[in-house]
Amino acid sequence: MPSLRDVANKANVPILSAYQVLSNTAPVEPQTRQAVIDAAEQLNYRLNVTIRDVADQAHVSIATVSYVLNNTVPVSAATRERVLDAVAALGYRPNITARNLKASETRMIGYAWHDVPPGQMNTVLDRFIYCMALAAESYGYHVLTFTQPTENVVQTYEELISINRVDGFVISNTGLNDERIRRLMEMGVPFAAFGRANDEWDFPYVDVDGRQGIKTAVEHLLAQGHRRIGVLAWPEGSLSGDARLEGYLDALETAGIKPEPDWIVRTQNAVHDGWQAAQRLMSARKPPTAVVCVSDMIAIGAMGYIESAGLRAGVDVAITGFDDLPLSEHLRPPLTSLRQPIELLARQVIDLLIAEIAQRRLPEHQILLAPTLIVRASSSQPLHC
Amino acid sequence: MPSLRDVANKANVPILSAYQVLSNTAPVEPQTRQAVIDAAEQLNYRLNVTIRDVADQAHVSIATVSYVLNNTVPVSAATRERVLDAVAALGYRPNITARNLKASETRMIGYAWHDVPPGQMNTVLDRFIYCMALAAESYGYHVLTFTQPTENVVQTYEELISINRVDGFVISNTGLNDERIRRLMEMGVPFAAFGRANDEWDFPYVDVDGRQGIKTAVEHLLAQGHRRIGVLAWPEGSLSGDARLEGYLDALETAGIKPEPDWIVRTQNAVHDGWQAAQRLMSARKPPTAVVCVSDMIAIGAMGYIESAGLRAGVDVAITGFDDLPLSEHLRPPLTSLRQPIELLARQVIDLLIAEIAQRRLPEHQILLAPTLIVRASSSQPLHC
DNA sequence: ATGAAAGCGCTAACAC
DNA sequence: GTGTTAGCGCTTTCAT
Repeated sequence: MPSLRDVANKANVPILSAYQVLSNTAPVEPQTRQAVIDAAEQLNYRLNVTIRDVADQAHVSIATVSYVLNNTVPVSAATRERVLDAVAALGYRPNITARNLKASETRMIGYAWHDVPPGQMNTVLDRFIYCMALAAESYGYHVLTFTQPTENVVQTYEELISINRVDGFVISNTGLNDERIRRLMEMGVPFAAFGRANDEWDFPYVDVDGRQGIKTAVEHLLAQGHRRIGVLAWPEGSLSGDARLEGYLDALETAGIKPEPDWIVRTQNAVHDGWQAAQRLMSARKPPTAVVCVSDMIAIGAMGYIESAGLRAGVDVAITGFDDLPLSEHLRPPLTSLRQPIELLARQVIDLLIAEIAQRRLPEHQILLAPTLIVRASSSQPLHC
Repeated sequence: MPSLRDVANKANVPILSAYQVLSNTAPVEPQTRQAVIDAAEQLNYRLNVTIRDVADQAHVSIATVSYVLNNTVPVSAATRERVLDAVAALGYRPNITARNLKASETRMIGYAWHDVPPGQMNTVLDRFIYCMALAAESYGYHVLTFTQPTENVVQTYEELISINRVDGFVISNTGLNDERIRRLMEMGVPFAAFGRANDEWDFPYVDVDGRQGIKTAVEHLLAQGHRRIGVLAWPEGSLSGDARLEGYLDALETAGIKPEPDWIVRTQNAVHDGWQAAQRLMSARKPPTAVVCVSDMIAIGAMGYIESAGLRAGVDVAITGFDDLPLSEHLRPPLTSLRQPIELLARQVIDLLIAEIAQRRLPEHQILLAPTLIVRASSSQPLHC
């Protein structure tokens, strides 16, 4: 493979001129220009400045260029300047692939992009990825998003590691005995999770304190005078779902209230599920005056049912959600919800992962962040009797 | 850096045994096991099977291993089998970084993850990325998602190319004279766009035919007997927005209807914008009986206003959206909308890009796909007078 | 049919 | 302080 110098030699012009012609960064005399273009043509050269070109241009060895760029060995001021000038003049950027091969790293973080089930939305994860990419970039890493099939999940992770595509993973949508976590721990592959798993496993994670969040929501409702408070929860068995339900039970117990069995209704996460669940809930023996929902999607459905039943959401029945979807504040009535500190979560999960990759686990590697209760009209009116 | 063979030699065991101990893939006698672990410890070796290990195990040269794996040179059946056995036994996967360095490619596709403005959602792009990653993987490529700052946009793209992080880009959210497109064309960097730009530029893109889509929606409303049809459109100057508005004008003109000036209201894309825009629209001199919206978000807001004004969406006023958000079918009434063929768009944009990277532009490199009208209760009732 | 060896672009030990 | 050189793990001529 020819280098810039070869082209310059063939055209019998300075390296710099060759670069300027090929990169179109500065005007060059037509004659020189043509010579360079011809030479490049004949050599089949496509502009690609390497450390060798910089060394030639600065009249130093490639090692010296490396020293200057990485600040790894003292270099005399004069040489340093010549090198930096050459770097600037040639627009040189070190080839990451070569650097990575040398260092046996990739500076890539894998993140599995789940197939979004129809009927659900991913607004939270959306923003999470953006913030994660931002945080990663501040460390010189990039995020590789790959697709995770429904079966043979771990195999995809193993593959990505064994071909050296990534240095580690961020995983989300964790389950209690998440096989990915088990396997990655076993293989010693660096990772950090958004979400908890089996309590007996020691691995780095960040998570939203759903229990605390729902507890706060219930306390808010109690403060409005509500005593009959129902909950629309997810089916048993999901970590975050169970934690949220615990928050509900916790708050009521603290308040000395024993919830009726039919105040707790389990449901899926789509809007129409929330609708039906609310219908069941409101036909309880002692219908609740307030409904805590484990997601905004469910809350939207519940509000729909409430209104359709001739009741006024926010007046006759208070409602709260979880996630604070962008549209939630624009609903009628605007929905009280719990906002997750996504930016912070993303930042922290990357911090944890970078530490793992560097083989120095942070002392605080299990981070729980409380969501913020955003009170809106769907719940802010004191209970009227 | 020590190799697996070094460890095996030091422990005085076969290479295979060393691998089995280190990878934990098969039980090994305790004594051997300990010897290997000690050797690895002393050499500070972390399991990493290379082509050299496979060659040693199969008693061939590394070249032969490469021949077999890439099917690039005929190899005798016996040798071939020995190599494949060794590959299987050692769980060997070629190191992508090395392969890429050699080939001067990265097999990475860059995709800029836009900062999602608060109050907006990205459900369409969500699924787009997923499908894009899937298509890319089928070609042996991966998607690198990076963040695109609001200023110095092109610089981010230039950087990624010049450090050899990616082989090309998929760009979305294109503008009329999109600077990224201009610059990438100028630099000869492979890319494909989701969205059109300046008609005078010749570059590969896929796009949704928004004009055709809205036209279909209007024709549907006309078929229900509507004659006073309003439109909630985006502010002037966005390519897709203008195309959608054209579809509206087009359909009405074809039907011989001249729209009143106050039937056309411009608005942003959040739910509450739609609400306010609908308010303005319905206070037109001759209020429309049907409203075409350029997005579901706007349509949701519009439905909210309609209902709050004591009218029944789908009965007194027909509404259609665009995007077919997952929640749209669960609204009351379920929202008629235009569904974009996201899977297909993603697949095609990757096809286009892969061709660009291979330097062979496809003959059909400007692809327009029509969205599908999903008719639901928000518009399916014939106009009553 | 197989192997030796050059080299992709870089870093870092080792010489001087 | 600077240059020479040996790899990182792979593909691919070019011999044999």
